[in-house]
Amino acid sequence: MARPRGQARLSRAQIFGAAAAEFADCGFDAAGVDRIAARARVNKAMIYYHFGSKRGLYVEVLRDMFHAVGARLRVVADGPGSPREKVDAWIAAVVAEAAAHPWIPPIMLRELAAGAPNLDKESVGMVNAVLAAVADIIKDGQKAGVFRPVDPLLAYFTVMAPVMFFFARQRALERRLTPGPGIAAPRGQEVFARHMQESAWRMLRKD
Amino acid sequence: MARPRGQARLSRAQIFGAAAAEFADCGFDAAGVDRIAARARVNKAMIYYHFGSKRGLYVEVLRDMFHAVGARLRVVADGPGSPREKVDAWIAAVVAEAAAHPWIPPIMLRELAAGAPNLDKESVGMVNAVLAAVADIIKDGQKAGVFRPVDPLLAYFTVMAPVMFFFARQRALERRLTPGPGIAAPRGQEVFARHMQESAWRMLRKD
DNA sequence: GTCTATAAATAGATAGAC
DNA sequence: GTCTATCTATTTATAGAC
Repeated sequence: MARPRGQARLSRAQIFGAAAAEFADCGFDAAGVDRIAARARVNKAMIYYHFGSKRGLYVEVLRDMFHAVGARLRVVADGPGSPREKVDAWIAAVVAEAAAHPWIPPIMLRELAAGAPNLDKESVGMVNAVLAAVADIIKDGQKAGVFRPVDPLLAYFTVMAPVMFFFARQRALERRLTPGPGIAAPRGQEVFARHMQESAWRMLRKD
Repeated sequence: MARPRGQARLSRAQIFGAAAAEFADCGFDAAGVDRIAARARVNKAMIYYHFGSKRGLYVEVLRDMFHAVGARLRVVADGPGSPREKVDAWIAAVVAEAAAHPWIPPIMLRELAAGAPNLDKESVGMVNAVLAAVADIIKDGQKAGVFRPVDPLLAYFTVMAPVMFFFARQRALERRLTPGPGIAAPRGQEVFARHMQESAWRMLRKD
């Protein structure tokens, strides 16, 4: 794609950020181009000028999301470290990505719920890259004799899903929904990350 | 609520089923009352006659969903069995519920993504009942000295989230999204259920 | 209880001035 | 690149005949 400069670049970035927030809050169908324009403090026509359509804008947000996660996990999979260290790094990477880009968990949950009707071919490739990186981490541990036989896709779900749930709920808590009596709220993402690292290790290790 | 008979009861049931499917496919905001009426093969005005509004219809679907899960888990929590058996029964119950009511996973994912803006007070109570049942199962195992100290809410997420992911993806697969090369698709919900039972046991047990 | 017809608001998208 | 004005389609919801 062309590399815009100056004002154009600023407008694009503003629109992208506003769109990510709106899509996270409402989902693709219910998101409003008018509201995205208002959030970005930009004229609505600018969205069509820069991105062509509502769907074009959404596809850009999806690609950015999968690319960010996939690139980070590829580094972990190809890097050094024991199986346990790689699992810890895998979870730390996903948690850090979700914390840094708060629109990711809601959008992933909604895409999954809808059956991913908006994924173009390039995005599907990026999703598969994420899966492949996780599969590599698990196969490494299995070859090293440290991990038991576990379906990589099931292991991926077992880790990814709670992370998305946790951060989506964090977001929701800032609006409503109070925990019931006797149920303590988690004390933050560090505690959660350690819980997931320990759980994943226990799921994968032999014995 | 009043207990309708004959044709009225039939219409209500048809609308309820059609609404559950439409809300699962599109989410609340994007769901169409016209489409619900078409799916139910019922005149659109009947929806307003029976349920008052689109939101009224949605709230009924939510209540039915949380009530079904909550009641089932309460039976497990109060019933007999070792800690391990109760964990297995907990997961079997959630899996069975998701399989029997395929609209539940998409709707839960979307509600979480949206921050549950449609939950009325009664539904919030039902959600807390689900959490409380799971917390009871875990506390039982801890009192028996079999489970290590784990935050019940985190444990709940760690189990519930993958189940919702798995069934939402099953639904999505029936439309598009093929797995990447070298990544085997899970062989069915029985395999998945056993994987989750083993993972939950490993997460909770002492040692 | 069930239908038709329609009101009233809002959506995505575009044309054209500047 | 940015703006105003507007077109067209669709939305939730209701009024009123039967």
